[in-house]
Amino acid sequence: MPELPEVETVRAGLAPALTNAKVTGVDVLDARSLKRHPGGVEDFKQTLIGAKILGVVRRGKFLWLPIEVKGTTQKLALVGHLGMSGQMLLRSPGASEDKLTRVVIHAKCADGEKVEFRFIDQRIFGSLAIDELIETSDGKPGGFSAGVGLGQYWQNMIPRQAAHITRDPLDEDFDEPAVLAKFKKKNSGIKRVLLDQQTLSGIGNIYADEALWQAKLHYDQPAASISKAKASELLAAVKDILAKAVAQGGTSFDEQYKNVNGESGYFAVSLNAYGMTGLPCKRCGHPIKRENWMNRGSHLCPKCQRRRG
DNA sequence: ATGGACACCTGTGGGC
DNA sequence: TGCCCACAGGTGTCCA
Repeated sequence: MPELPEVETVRAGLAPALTNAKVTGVDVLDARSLKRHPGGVEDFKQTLIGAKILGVVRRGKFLWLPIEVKGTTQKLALVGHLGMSGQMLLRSPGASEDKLTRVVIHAKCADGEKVEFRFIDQRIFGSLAIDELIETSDGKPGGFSAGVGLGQYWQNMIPRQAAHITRDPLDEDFDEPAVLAKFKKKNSGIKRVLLDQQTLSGIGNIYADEALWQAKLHYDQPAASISKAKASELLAAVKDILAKAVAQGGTSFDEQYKNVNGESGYFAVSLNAYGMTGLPCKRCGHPIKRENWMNRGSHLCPKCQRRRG
């Protein structure tokens, strides 16, 4: 479910409470949520209990919390991905339980308050894991942390399991010319390219459909066939939409996406294509259509977004 | 390289 | 009420 704006909303919510917090306990209610942690449940618990959380960083849809673990020289992070249905909630100890909670991390905040970090995940496509941090290939910051961690050893590092993810369009070091050059080399349809986290990251099905609507491009238009000017327009639309969605706290349709306090985001009211099947296009009035595409759905205005060439 | 199918999962809503 | 099917904000792998 969650794409960059939703993950960023979660990151921004976790950071004030968890930066410099200490882990006091871990409950693993469903081991399947640790499938990307190679060491198994006991190793996960033992490593985490007593660890100090140093910050909260995001690249694309990946989140990680660098941790300081006594008795090891390894540089580690707690890595989280929300998959299709993950949530990270901050609750007071003893607050009523949240359905589908898979993992609970008990922590003591820097100010002495106690907090429960609850990982909720209906479909269990998301995961938590402890992973090693490695240097970024370009020597630049691994991801976005809103200035927390500047000058610390982990600033220019990234978890091994997220290292293949390229920078997202809201990253200070996003390399737009490089992304445009990649477009020129790809004969795949542009939507497939937008969703490829190794070309640019953070975009999922909602924001891909929205950006393509904004730029009046058909999802199957070969990326290489798009003019540089049009491709730049598309990237500008991507950035604009992602930034606006972050400002609105992301997109919520139902119970599947909530911020750390369990509240919905408000970008859904700004959607022009995604989920608008049958409603008139806000530009030309033609009904928005949903088409089956890659085992999921694509929403577009068949009149404004014609495939060309 | 590229496109397609499918695996990983559970829950909800619509149609009958 | 119940049953069955379609569908859901993601990622990764395998195969033609």
